[in-house]
Amino acid sequence: MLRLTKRTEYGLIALVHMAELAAARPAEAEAEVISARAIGDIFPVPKRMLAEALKHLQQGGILESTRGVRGGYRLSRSADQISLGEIVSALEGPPTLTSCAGLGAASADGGCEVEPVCPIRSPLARLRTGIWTLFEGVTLQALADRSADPTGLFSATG
Amino acid sequence: MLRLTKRTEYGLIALVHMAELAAARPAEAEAEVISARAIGDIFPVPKRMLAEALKHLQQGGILESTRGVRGGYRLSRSADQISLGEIVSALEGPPTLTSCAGLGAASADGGCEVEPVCPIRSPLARLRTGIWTLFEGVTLQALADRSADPTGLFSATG
DNA sequence: TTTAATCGGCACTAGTTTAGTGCTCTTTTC
DNA sequence: GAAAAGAGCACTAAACTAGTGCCGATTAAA
Ligand code: SF4
Ligand code: SF4
Repeated sequence: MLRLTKRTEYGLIALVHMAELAAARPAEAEAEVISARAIGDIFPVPKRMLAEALKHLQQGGILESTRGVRGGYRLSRSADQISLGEIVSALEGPPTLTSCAGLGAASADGGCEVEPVCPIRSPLARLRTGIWTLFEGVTLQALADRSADPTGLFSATG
Repeated sequence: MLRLTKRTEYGLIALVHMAELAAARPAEAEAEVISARAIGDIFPVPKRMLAEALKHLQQGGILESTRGVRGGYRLSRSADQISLGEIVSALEGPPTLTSCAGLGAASADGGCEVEPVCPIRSPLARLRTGIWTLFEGVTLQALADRSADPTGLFSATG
């Protein structure tokens, strides 16, 4: 029912934390890496799940990883260059809203029977685009700035 | 992953169909009832699931039901007075986005451990409001009018 | 060179949710 | 009274989610 997974929440928590760390540092300084363990020590989340989320974020190109001792993760870009859409997409795939989101493959893998006569497919696809636009418009920077309105819907700053 | 349930889709299909029926009728005429069976004969959806969806819509005050032979359902209001938010809310509950949506009860039933230090709760709550606003702004009328943009985001008609 | 920290990948279990069905009861028209 | 229709309850199977285990690869440090 329109809910993010826990993995996504954990990933977001880590990202916001990293964004806050970056904000407390001079802009010129290269961001230092922080290990999954370190993040897990700060927030009471299952460390292993957190690591899973971070891995996905690395695969999605949002985090860069360094292995070995003293290794860890860091943001691949500045926080205002990372959209929530990217993050969610990396962690749990793009939002589908309907079952027939991957429209091309839907008919191939015996998708929805209703599709040929479905009266809601097209409108919902547009609505999905609207939601997606909302997600794309929210930056990690905005999420980390707790006092701000991340959606830009209720303030004039959008 | 941000997907509507099948029950919701079936309910929406039925509602859009009813809205289209209503649109093809003079505004003064009282809407006639249509049975779950009749709708199920038109769209290739599991009839039983469809009935389940219609039941929920009746309980949510979106549909009025008439029992007995010649019975069925009809919209309780005109299609432009019914928002997608209401519909989704009736069919699968309000969107939560995070696990700590029912914030009051969350701490009581041993909710999320992260809550006291969660850096994403408040921003995501606002984002949820944004999504909800989007859903509230889409009327059944707009959904049924297939050529229109239901979100009002991409046209000047919003 | 050994050790330990760290990321990376695969697989697995248990719980929850979703999709769908079955059956019975009540209401209402014919 | 028979048949059509909604209302309620309960149930099963499949899918997804949350969380864990294990081990290999990489790298800085001792
Ligand atoms: S075709 Fe219609 S019913 Fe089928 S998955 Fe798409 S939106 Fe849902
Ligand atoms: S408190 Fe934070 S981590 Fe916990 S459910 Fe809410 S948003 Fe998710």
